[in-house]
Amino acid sequence: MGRAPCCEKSGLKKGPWTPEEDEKLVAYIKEHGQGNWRTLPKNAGLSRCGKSCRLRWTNYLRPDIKRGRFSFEEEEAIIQLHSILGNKWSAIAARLPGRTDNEIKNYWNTHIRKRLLRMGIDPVTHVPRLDLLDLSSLLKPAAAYYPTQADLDTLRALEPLAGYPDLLRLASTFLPAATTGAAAEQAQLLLPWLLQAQMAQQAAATMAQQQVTPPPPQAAAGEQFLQASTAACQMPGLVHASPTQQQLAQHPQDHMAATCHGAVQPTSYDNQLDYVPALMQMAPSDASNLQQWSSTVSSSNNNNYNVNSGVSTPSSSPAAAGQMNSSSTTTTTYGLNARGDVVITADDDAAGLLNMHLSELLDVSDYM
DNA sequence: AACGGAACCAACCGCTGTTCA
DNA sequence: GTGAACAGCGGTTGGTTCCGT
Repeated sequence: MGRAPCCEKSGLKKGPWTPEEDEKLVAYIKEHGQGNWRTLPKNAGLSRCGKSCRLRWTNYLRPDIKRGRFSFEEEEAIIQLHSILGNKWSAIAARLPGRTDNEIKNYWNTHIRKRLLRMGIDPVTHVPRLDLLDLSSLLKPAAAYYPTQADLDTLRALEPLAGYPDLLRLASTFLPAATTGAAAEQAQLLLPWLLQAQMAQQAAATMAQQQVTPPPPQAAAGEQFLQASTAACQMPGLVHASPTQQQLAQHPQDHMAATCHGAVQPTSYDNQLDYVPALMQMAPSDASNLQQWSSTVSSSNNNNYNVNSGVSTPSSSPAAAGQMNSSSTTTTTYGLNARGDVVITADDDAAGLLNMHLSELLDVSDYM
């Protein structure tokens, strides 16, 4: 025998709450405290379902709710926490005093998500995506209005990549930080390398298909996320503890969110150029630790390549999980070894064919 | 001023894990 | 042990407001 029904399903009021109803609910909870939502509506004289009362209280009437516009620090924390936790709105809300999960969810969907898309950043994976972004926005903002000859050269150099969306994404992780001086020159050097890598990967994928080998076992998406997050957090030079993060770090369960700050998000998002990938923020002295980082390029059967940069990917995101698990033919890792060399590794039967050390082409330390 | 589309957000829906009779 | 209700959560809806034409 189970419990008695909580309430009659019919005859209960739905829709927006009136001030009178709010008053009744607040008065009752002030006197009796919250809890036992089943009997609360009847005792408080409300023609509402207990669930509706609970939602109204927790999302709107609770005295500790902070209303009004989100501050910059709150917005920053939301983006960062979302990059770690995914759509775990309650978990995010627990780290933002006075904000409800519903409010954060609404704010994400109506403000932050759209802005990230405008910036060319996938709001699910937090990875820069050039298919969401105009090529011209890779350049520094002023270039969009007054392009220099170098800017135009960069655009021309990018043109051959137009048919390779994932290489464009990879390029986007390098180019924004390399707008001046030697770094810009090195970025130009990167472009032919990207094309070379693309062709080599296609050749390896073709060979792998001809050998008709089963796809390599894939780690669970959550496991991959934890590994990626851990690796990101272990990278020196990535810790960027703003006051918000220091507050978060007071709670052990927030350790990852706090220490990963620099690896995941910079402090400002008004400009996509501020969204510098973790790699760009590293000091040259950290090069010895680079073996812990890699960018993964996974190829699917239809040759639609996916690039995950060094930023962490939420495990709870179905899209992200799908992206990880959809790889079937060849998984190629774009990484950096202990010397700071760019290394491409295909972890299937063709792996041996595709280990390229690129220190001759590109001095990666200039980007760190 | 009127209209239509976009943006916003409170509230609901449906699912899942937990609690309890 | 069982099953129904509870509590909590994320996704979605629909009413309202804003804004451009």
